[in-house]
Amino acid sequence: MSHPSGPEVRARRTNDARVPLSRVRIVLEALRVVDEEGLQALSMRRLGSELGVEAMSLYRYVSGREDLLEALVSHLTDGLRRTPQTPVSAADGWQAYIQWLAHEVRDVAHDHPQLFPLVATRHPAAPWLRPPLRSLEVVEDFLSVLTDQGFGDEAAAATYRTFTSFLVGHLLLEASQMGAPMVPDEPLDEGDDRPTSDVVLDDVPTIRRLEPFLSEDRSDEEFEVSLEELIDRIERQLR
Amino acid sequence: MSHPSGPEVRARRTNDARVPLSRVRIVLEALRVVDEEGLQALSMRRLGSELGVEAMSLYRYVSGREDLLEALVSHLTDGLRRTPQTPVSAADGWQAYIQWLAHEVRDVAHDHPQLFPLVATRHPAAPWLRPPLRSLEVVEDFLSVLTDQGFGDEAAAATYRTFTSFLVGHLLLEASQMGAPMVPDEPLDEGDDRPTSDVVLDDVPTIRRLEPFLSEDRSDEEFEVSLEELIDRIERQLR
DNA sequence: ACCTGAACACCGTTCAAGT
DNA sequence: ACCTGAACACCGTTCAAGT
Repeated sequence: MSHPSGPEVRARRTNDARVPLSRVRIVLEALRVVDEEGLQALSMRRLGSELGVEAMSLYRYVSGREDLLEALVSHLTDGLRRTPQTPVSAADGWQAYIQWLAHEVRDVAHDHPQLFPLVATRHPAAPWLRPPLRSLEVVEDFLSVLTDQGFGDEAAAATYRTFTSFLVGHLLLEASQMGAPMVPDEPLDEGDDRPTSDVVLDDVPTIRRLEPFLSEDRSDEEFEVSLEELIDRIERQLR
Repeated sequence: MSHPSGPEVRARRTNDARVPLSRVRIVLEALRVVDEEGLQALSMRRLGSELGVEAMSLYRYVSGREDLLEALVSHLTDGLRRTPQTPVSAADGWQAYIQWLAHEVRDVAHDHPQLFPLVATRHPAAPWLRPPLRSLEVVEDFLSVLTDQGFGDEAAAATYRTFTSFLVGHLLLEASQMGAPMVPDEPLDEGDDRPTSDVVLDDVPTIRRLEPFLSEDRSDEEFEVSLEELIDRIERQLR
């Protein structure tokens, strides 16, 4: 054995003075905890113990919990930009670019539903940009693709608004339905399913009758149809 | 003087054995705190002190923080139903009903942006209902208005999905922009506006040039146009 | 019946101190 | 340079005890 064994029971993990702490190591571990157990499970103390370190050590690399969340969001949106920057040939037009970007962002929302609401947060450097996409580079790409394809400045800005309203709104909804409490207080698992309020399904006959239809998950179709619809709307406005 | 004066400095407020605690009094006070200072300001201890009582007293009326939030959501959605139930004459058709309901729910979102995300939470009695509106009575009304106006069961369910996806998505977005952190960790006031990341506005010339257009708030128009667009879509699908 | 004190197991964050 | 112990001011929740 190459290392002396410590006491049988240990906290959670010990650093063993192996890999030194770093901002990226902290971000990656935090991302893992949030994706697996939700935002509310991410505490400085828990994250420290997960990294084999006391919570106070984290403050060397991150100025606080808020800064940590900021770093998580940047990590996600940086990933967006690392994918090919001209994913579609110019000949495909802005429609193809919008389709590509919409699905790219949707993938992020689906991979990290707990974190996605933070992407809808205003950017510190451009708080007037609404709705925010939390990555200025992505927004810059969007706007320059449009203006390169002949959009006027005002039309490009209007299209940005229309597109991001649609996209962020839709994804916020999808994220909230993917078990993301959207607020930290919801219990993740409430196996206990007895109705708590006094209104039960007996008082709502139509809901009851339509249950088979209502319970179908159609979010994929809804997204695709709405996106096509949106592109049509933008095309109409151009003329 | 009718009451003996206590010590000069007191906690925050004292009950003075006046109005007894009750569920509604707790809900109303909690609503006030959340609307004024955000969800993160609502703690059992804070709420207790606001009511002149120790936090533990609240547990007589509310089973915990989770139950309290549940009560807040019910309070909001009950308000929806207390407005006239047939706000538009049947002759106006489902289009008028949808317009009315959309604006009704939007008012709730605007009055309580901090709480609105909880409305997008699945209903305990009908977790399969997606997207949720958090009031089964409102959903029942919606579906019966549609079926009364000649929609088939499947078409009514599809329209429910399309409509609530649009509505909740849009309002989740608007609420997140109304200073609702959408997650409890955002600071409410960051007067400190120096850019934190290394990317500044210099690297994004198009954003910079379009700033005057991009910073316009067009959420009202965006909402109205999208809603009309949606109604058109539903009409088309009916044929 | 209604409220509270004390306690437990958690938080984020600071700072002087250890290695 | 990097990590930690101890401390502070908070949490939610429980339960036996007070009135």
